[in-house]
Amino acid sequence: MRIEKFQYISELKNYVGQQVELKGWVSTKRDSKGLVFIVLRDGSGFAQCVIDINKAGEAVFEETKRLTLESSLSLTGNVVQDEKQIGGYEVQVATLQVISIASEYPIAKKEHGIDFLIENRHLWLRSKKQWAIMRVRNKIIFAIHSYFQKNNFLQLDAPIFTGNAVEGTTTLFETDFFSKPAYLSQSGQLYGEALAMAHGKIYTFGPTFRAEKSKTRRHLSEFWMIEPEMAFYDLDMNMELIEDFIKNVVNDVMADCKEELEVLERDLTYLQNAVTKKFPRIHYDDAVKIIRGEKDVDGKNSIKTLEDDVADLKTKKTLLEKEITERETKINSGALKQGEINFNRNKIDTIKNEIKELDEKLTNIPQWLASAKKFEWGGDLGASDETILTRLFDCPVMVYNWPAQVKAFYMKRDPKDERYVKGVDVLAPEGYGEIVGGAEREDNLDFLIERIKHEGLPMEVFEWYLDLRRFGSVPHAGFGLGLERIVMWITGIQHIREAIPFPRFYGRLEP
RNA sequence: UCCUCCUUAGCUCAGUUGGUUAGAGCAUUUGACUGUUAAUCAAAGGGUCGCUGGUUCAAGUCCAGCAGGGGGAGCCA
Repeated sequence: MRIEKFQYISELKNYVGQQVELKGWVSTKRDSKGLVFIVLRDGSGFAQCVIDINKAGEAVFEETKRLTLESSLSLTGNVVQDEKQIGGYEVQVATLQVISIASEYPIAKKEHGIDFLIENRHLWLRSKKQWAIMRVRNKIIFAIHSYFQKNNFLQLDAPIFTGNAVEGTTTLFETDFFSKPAYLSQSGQLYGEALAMAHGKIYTFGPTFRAEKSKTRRHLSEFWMIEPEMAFYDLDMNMELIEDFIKNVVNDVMADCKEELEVLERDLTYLQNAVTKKFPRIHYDDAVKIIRGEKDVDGKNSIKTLEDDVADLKTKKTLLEKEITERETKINSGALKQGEINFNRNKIDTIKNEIKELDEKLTNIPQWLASAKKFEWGGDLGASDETILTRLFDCPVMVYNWPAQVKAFYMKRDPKDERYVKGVDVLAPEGYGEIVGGAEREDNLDFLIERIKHEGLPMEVFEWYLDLRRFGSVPHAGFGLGLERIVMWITGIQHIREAIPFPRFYGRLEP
């Protein structure tokens, strides 16, 4: 049922040559003597609306001139096709009604620092790029649900309050649960296993909490995780499912979010590869050799590639520095108009920021290289090791069979070699790193008890979990997908904080 | 917790070896101009230079401590 009597910008294509009524906010505004150009946004999209004093009349024109950025209004007008415009359509305004005049809007077109933007997150969400990211996030969520629903999974949720840590490694948020200490869930995994024993194939989709004081661009204190769990699945089936699942999600986004990806200026090559190419499956031992530079991939050596990257970055930096000098000479020559001087100053500002980014990389990469060269078998891959490894591939890669000592107690040990557990991590390309962690679960009661003891975890809180092995234990497997991580990779953004509407991380509780 | 960088106008930044009344662009306001798409012109308002203490005739600039922030490590999705 259609409730609104007005139209949305996304529907303009159906109304060419006709009158529409739009309601929205002023995104940008440019004045002329007898003309005002407004880019209106209404949530569904952006469209330029032109107020011509000769067509709309003086009263409407005067009203229009009062409008400030982000003022709200409704208008009626005729839709014309105009290839030059965003979205391809323009509205020639006949009548206009101001709903509310906005105060001075803090977010300008000029670049802002991340801290200022996060401080104004409630407003930042209105800008075009953020609008696109949130729409992609929505599509990813929908694609996840539709994939699992189509494949006969049930969505069933795990509790958020829990009595104890699942893995015993990470710091948890402690809360008060009727005078008893309780922790905010860091994973629904164990509950997922119980649900899989009841329903065969299930997935949980909920918030998870980690109290680590992380200050990186890929960590949040509160994030959303999708955790499927399947009875009668082994590691190979798990990996097959993960790959098919990711391919479907990426494919859905590429099909339905063309405009958003364009707004984000996303390079689609790697996303397309993720749909069409088979994900390489790399044994942990091989991953170690590749990271150390002892084994090449398609003739490419990890250490050498990174060293080449450093050289490239240095060249880029010199070029940018040269550009700054050139622009400064131009400005000082006195031959430029005021406007051109401003333009060049702005450019210099942005170039300086780019150089800062390059400098950060240039200080980090040598450290990463040093740690990669002395990487020892048995360790977990650090974020930098993931970057080094994925740098050699052009689609997501799966690293499987991990040393037992670095993985959680519930992972099934490999019967062929007990040093390993049947875990798998999926690493996204382009430096994004781990987006999925999964495993076949330990289904042997005695082994499981032994592992819990070995980790020094309190046995009593796992009694219900052990029941799953006492009453009809079966091979089963599952994985966890970090929603914001995959949003980050698909949209190509540099900060996980932009991948969620209101990010929560160390030091940030508002807005 | 550790390493590293940063904190000057509403925003993004400059401020030279310490030296009179602290600068620019954007944004805002006023006026002129203009089918515009981050490059028109002119003028105006706007700052106890993160906080505390020290060195000095003199501190935005040097030193120490504290606070806040960016990036990275660890931990992980």
